[in-house]
Amino acid sequence: MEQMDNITIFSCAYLCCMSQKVRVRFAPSPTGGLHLGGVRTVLFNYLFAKKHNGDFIVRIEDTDQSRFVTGAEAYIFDCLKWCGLTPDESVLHGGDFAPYRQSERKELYKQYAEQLVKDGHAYYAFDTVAELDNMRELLKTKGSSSLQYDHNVRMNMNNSLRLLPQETQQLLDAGTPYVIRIGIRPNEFIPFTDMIRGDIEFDTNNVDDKVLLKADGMPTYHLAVVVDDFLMKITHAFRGEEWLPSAPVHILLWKYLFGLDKMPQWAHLPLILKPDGNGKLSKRDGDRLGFPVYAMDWPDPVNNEITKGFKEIGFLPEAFINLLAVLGWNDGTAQEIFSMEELIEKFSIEKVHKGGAKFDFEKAKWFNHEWIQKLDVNNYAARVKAIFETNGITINNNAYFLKVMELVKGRCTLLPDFFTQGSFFFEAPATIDIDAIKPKWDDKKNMFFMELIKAWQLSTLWEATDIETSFKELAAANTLKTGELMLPLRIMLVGEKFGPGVFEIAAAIGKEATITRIVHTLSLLQ
RNA sequence: GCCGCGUUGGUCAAGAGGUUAAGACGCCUCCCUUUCACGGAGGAAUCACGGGUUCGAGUCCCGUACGUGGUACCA
Repeated sequence: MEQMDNITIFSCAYLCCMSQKVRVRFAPSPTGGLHLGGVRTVLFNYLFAKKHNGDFIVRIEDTDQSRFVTGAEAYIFDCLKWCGLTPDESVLHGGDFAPYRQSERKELYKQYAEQLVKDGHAYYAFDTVAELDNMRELLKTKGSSSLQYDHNVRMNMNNSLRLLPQETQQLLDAGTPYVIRIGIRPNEFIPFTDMIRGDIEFDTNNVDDKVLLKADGMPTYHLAVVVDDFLMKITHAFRGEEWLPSAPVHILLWKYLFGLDKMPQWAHLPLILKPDGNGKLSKRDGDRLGFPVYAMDWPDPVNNEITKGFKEIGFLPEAFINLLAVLGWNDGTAQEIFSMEELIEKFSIEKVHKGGAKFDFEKAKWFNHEWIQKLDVNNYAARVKAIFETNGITINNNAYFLKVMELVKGRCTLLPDFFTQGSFFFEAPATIDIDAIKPKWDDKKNMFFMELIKAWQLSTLWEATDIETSFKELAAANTLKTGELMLPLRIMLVGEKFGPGVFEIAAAIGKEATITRIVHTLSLLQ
């Protein structure tokens, strides 16, 4: 009964915000490749928006000029495109709330920061980097439990709280570099409800006076995210769990600037962790363990090093989206394979986990294998064809190519597997595993294959069943066991012990190629 | 250190006080396949620990441990 009530109350709070159009945003910083976790954040934003017929906005948070990386922004949009996550509004897609790049909104933030100072919620701070270092050093030697710039230390610092108004004005007039810091009042509790974690409460005694406006006039994330979420009418804010500790700052900012009733509902997503060891999954783990962490290849513009992406190693976007969706979420049933449409229909924020999940590349590959089977080969034939071409095989006969794909797709996990599993359909194997034949090879078998060549040269029928029949009849006539002959035949056609049914292969590559390959191997056996 | 968040097999996970504690990946065995896969049938393996509350706890409460995040004029 009590639970029912909670659910009811929760749903009401939920619906109140629903009365306006749902608007969510993904707010990446253009600092490098797009990480798995980043894509999942986009995905959850997107699914939530689409489920509620809302808008999905992409806002570029490029307020840290020192970390700006050329090409990173375009790359992010390329990744979104590949994933099929199309924004409704963005730098690229336009929209009524432009500009969507924070660097172009610079002037906007300053007035809000000034307003906060005027209202007594923020103050100017003139401390230099060295002074801040000294402060922390001092706190450390004093054995203080916190090294933060907060109510305990701010009256010892060089800021407008301690300075006389005219002193502050003098510094300002003299063009002294300054930042604006939020003034957190001690002994208050900031409660809020997270859509995933439920009720959370922070004690302001543990919250520091975060910088809102930097000396270069740019806002920090804290100010920018609040101002833009308000201006862009964001209703639900999804972000990684790493933001949870700074949530009280944002809530206070909302309270001071726009009112808590306008604040979006927060959802702090669990982290994606390293498969082994501990910690957040990083690009380095991918390099170390041999799997990608980025959605697409990221060529570092500084050192030209390419970090591998899921796309390039042969993932299907459908599989990539699928595996990300179920990393930290499930619909409560045993279903694991979901299309984007199903995800939109079934996604629910309440079913997102609280705890982080270790990334498992083996499972990730399984999703790709499943999607290769599920999708019509036409969906990815062009990509596979490109793989063949970079490996020196040009495809002229598309129908034949599709047929081969169909024949081998069951044994493919990543797209390049089509090449390793299917190249012999297009050209004779470069090497023949002779050692797999030799031990049991004898004159009788040799004779059999000579006769086989003659028989097949004369035959007019070349379907897999015809080939099998004639093969078996000839084997019987020579009192040989079919089983002892099929492996040699396979090696002759494929080069190794793998692939679809050997008679299907013979049928596919054609009579001439089949005979040529047998002759070639026979010559090697001499 | 301090603060926050978390913790069901090796991994992802279902689980809303009463279940033989689902399912998936991976691993092992067998079947199918005269190859390799797919597929099918089995198997090993789990509620971090300690206290409560309750007739009954994986589920609720407290503590501990462990993990993780934050503690920047980075996001």
